[in-house]
Amino acid sequence: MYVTHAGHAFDTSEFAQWSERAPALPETRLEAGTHLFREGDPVERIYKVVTGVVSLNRLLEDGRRQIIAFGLPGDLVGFPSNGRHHTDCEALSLVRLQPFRLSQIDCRTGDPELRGRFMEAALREIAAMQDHFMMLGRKSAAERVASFLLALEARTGQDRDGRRQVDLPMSRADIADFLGLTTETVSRVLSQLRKSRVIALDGIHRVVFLRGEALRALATGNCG
Amino acid sequence: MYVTHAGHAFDTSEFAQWSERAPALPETRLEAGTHLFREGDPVERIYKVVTGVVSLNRLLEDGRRQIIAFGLPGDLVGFPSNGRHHTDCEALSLVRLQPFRLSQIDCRTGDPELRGRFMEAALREIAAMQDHFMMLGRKSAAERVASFLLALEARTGQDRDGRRQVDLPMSRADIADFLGLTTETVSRVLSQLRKSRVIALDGIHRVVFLRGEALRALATGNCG
DNA sequence: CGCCGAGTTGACAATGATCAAGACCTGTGG
DNA sequence: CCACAGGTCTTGATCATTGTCAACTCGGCG
Repeated sequence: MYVTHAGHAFDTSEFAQWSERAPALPETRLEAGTHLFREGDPVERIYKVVTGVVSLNRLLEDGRRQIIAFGLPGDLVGFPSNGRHHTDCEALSLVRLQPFRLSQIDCRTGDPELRGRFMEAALREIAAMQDHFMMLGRKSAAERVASFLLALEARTGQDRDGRRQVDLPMSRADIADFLGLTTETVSRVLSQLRKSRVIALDGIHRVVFLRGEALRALATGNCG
Repeated sequence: MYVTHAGHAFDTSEFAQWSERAPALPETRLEAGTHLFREGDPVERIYKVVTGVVSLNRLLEDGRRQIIAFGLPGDLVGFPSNGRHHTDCEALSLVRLQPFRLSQIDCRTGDPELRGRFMEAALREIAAMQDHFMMLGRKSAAERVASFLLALEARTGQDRDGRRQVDLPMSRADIADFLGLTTETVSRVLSQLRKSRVIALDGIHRVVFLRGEALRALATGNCG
């Protein structure tokens, strides 16, 4: 998942059929905190997230971390480049994954339908990343957090008591490393949103949307 | 071009053969300042930059701009997503481009060799963008500018008088919008690098590398 | 009940943005 | 060829946002 511009969100349902066409590989399960692959590993499988959440990370030598993307159910992770993984992939919760053999999507040998879907997924990935650049390069802390909450809501939001709400399966540090901020700043923005009654926090890992339109205004800079 | 981590730079020479295999479409020429396509346009062609430089831009309603990437000779621009362009593409100089029909790379109908190369190009694009995230999210202004100069040098650097040098075909504002900074900050960092004899400026659009290792240290944060 | 890590909050510092002025190119027309 | 005009670039002063450091709270778990 990236923070994509409204209107560019893409339906991910088409991945649903993937498993029907492929000679099924057994589902992979991963405990929270364990790694699916690491930067530099040769790519043997790519994975569709079925349930749970993973993060794609890159590290600098001095410890600075950037989370490239969160892998939510429906997302494809493990795009190879020159046959290698280019990020670490870590489970943030118990995760179920549907693996695919690289040969199934190979440009020459693979199933034409499957590799068509793979190509489309790669192109959608590029478009989503392009949106995300705008956020990292040009948006304020408040805009980033608001945009993030809305992006998560669009993907995994639920209705409860007539209100939209969303689970934050990741830590504040993960959110910060995804948005290019610090945990303190993320925490402060969330507190401020809570104090101004835009959201409510139902425990640490659940956000209830009280005034979605205010959040949308904040996310796009039309706040004041 | 993105600011990619050293060791993840990819050879772009394989695009060189593209034009040999395809029933050639006539080369496209573009004046500096003109647009090749705009966000939302239906994608009819994708282009390989032959000479010159283009920028891929996204705009926010309030005028904030992010340059997603620079298209240097050898780069492919115009990756479609849902059949649409997802960025504006603007020529920064006189540009020559080799167009390809979408049908040539289509997953079903296209030339297998060509679509294989296209797939690889898309996957390399993803990997390069992942590197770039680290820069926008986690690097300081000086680190960004240093990394940018090195990335450009790796792609278009030349030797002269026993020194590496590189042309900056874009304005300071373009560099700023690419790195997520302001023109003032870019200018200040360049001035500081000049004062500390790490680089020399030969006119506004040419940088001479005096101490490449110092630049490399700066770019990776191993400076002090 | 108490411990420990995660999260929050506050005070302060620093990086980079903003605002403003001046220098420097570049192209144009005399 | 020179003078001028307009934009781009640089530099300085100041300000704002966000990072840093530290203390404290909360919540889950033994």
